[in-house]
Amino acid sequence: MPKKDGYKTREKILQVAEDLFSEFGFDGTSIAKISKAAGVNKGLIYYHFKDKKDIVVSILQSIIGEIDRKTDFSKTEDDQPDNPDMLQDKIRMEVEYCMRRKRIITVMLMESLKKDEKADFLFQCADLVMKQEMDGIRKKMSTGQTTDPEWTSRFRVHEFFTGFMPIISFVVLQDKWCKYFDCERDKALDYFLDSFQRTHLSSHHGTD
Amino acid sequence: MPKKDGYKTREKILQVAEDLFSEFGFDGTSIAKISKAAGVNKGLIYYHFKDKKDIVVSILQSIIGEIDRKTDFSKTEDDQPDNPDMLQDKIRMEVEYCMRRKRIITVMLMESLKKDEKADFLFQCADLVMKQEMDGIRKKMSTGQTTDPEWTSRFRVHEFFTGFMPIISFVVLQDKWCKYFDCERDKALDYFLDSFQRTHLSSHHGTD
Amino acid sequence: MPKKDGYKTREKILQVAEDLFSEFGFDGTSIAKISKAAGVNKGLIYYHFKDKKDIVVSILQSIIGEIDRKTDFSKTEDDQPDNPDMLQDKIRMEVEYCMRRKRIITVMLMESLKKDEKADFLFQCADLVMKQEMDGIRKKMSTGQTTDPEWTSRFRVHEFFTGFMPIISFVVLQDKWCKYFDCERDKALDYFLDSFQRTHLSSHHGTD
Amino acid sequence: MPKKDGYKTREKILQVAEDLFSEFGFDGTSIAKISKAAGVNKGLIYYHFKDKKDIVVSILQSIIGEIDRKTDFSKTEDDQPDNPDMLQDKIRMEVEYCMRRKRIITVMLMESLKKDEKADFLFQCADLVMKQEMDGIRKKMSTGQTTDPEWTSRFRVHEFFTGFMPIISFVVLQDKWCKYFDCERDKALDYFLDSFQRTHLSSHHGTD
DNA sequence: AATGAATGAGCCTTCATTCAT
DNA sequence: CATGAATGAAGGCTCATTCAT
Repeated sequence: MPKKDGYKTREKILQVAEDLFSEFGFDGTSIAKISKAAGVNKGLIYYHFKDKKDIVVSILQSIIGEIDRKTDFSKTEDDQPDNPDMLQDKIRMEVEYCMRRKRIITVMLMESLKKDEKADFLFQCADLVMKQEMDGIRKKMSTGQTTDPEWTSRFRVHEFFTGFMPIISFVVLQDKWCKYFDCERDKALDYFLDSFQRTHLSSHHGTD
Repeated sequence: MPKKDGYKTREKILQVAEDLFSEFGFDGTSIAKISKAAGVNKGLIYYHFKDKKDIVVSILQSIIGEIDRKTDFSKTEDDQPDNPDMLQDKIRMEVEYCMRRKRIITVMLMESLKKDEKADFLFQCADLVMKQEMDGIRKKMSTGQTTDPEWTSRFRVHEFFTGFMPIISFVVLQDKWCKYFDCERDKALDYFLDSFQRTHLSSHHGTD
Repeated sequence: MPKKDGYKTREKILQVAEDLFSEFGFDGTSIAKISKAAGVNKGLIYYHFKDKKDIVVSILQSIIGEIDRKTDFSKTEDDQPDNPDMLQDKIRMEVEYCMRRKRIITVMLMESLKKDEKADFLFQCADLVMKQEMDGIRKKMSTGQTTDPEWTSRFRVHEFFTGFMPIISFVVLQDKWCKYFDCERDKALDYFLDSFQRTHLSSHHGTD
Repeated sequence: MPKKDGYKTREKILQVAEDLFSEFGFDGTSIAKISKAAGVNKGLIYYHFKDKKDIVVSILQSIIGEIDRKTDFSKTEDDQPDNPDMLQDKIRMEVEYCMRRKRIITVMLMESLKKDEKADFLFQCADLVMKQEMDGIRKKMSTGQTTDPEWTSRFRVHEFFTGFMPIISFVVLQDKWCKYFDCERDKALDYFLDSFQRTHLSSHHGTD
């Protein structure tokens, strides 16, 4: 199938690479595997990407960009949910978004665990999300407290490890969890949202 | 090089492999690297282990055994903490234990993210811990509720995703987190324990 | 990128290729490297040249042509130097010419060392030069000696290995020589010309 | 053919690599070619050598060592030839030695032409030979002249470009030369030795 | 219990070359 | 003339694994 679009080829490669990386990890996925799955010539991959790492970086940058656009957009609106019901709806939507981007998030988490990785995409991602959260809070509180570096640091730890990571973990492990503990996917989601509500979200009322 | 006793060699290999796996991942760590770092002959590794996977399984099984012994021991005691202070102390000790076993936990999490892994050590591990928790609760509540499969399922989701995973995440990512967000290790730990108290632990009061 | 005239493109490619071949050798220089350095599209190179070998052949043929024209020209004149001073001046000019064409000569020598090369440009080149020399001698000697095949053979060996090759070697290795033995370029040239005078040139007096 | 000597394997690899490098050049010789010609597994080459360059360096170092031993040995003796006949015999022997090591010398010359090469084996080699020559001269002259840096520099240029290089060139190009100019090998050698005598060697009488 | 040598498959990457546009 | 996309072979090198000693 010669002389195709070029842009489409690149997209196809990224798409199957995302799949394979999330299944087998970066090191566990060979260029040969990718080229075969994408139905393109192995050498062609090096026409579109500098090297193997360039592929994973392209993938991860794309979600950074996506989140950046999403959070930027929200900032302009004033739709910070006030009551618990709206908050829970918002969380459900965010979890659902993450589930749609599950594969890429898996890659992101996998890579963030390695020591030598320069690309801290997981943290970059979380940083964007947390900045948006902080903006929302600042609008409501209007005290100087939110500019205190210690408060910021404390807030970040709180959001990341008891908010962000539980969601990431759930999205990434849900399938395997349900298989291992013999639980239906939908129920697991409901239970998780309920737990998240009772833990992370309820803690926000104290913070606000 | 002289005829040492094989037990020490085996231990040395496991210890070195744990380090390397946690740094570079399973696929990113070669037998040659391990043999060099352990100062033993490459062929000798195959005397002590069936294959490469056998090494990582041995490593992960060792922590399963360790946790099994720990939780078994606790079961005999009746030291389930009743008041918040005792509970927080208990958590701090558990986090500190996890930090000591950080490297092996990293390996465990890394491997659990892959799709094709048969050995779900992360879940096995969590299962042991959660069983102990459930035993403690059953002793106090003595209602039939705790044998209800739905309650069990709900409890598991709650414990795993809002209790177990935040701790695992913190332990595994702390160093990189502190570097990225420019935060001192000790402070991050204090903030985390505080957040964990206000989220997961406080939710238990409702459950009890 | 706009429609330039193809002649300039061709020249640019040859010029850049000459540089790269002389630095990294034929095998060490890729078409991609050449196209990048020349600022032209990789495919375009195949519009101007049949294949990679065609490039090097074009380069080497150009110097053959150049020397052919030079020696042809000299033949018409009767300026064969008679006295040592004029001879040395002539040699200095020839060495200086070779130094200007240093890069292409390097390529020529490199390729001539390989066994499988069909195109022996080095010998073609030497042949042209030696023919001119022989013509000059024949004019002066006017004996039948110079048509004797053994005399010709002996003459060729003499000219090539103690005349031609020292000059080629000097031109091609001068830079690296000066670096390794910590010697100034100008002095090295003077010493070489002096040596050449005392060896190869002085031998001619006996021959004449 | 498993479980051989190890040392013998290494030697076999070096030997066929020397052949192939001298025929096709370093870049023109693939590891696959070497492994096939040596009858050993491709991967095994990397057990014995760090990388491809390590092979060529090993080859070239071996001749450096050889020459070092040869020249060291001669130093102790006082066999510097005094009369022309002895001198010519000595040269003939040296040329014959070079012809036996022709292949390795071809590799050496090929590599010395590249720009980026760190390994100046050709110069190292020449340096050893020239030091011996200088020692011989010093013994005879016993004047301070030989310690003058300019004299040394001049001597080096002379020896290298009108003595060393003609021999190297002859040895390396003899076969191709004879083919191109239709000349018998033996005659070419005789002619060359005669020319060398009349050029480089006769110049030494003036120097002494 | 331990070693060094050997294997073959597979790795990432680059190559010269082609061709539709 | 000129380009970008595509191909298939080959490049150097590392891998997990085996086995005679």
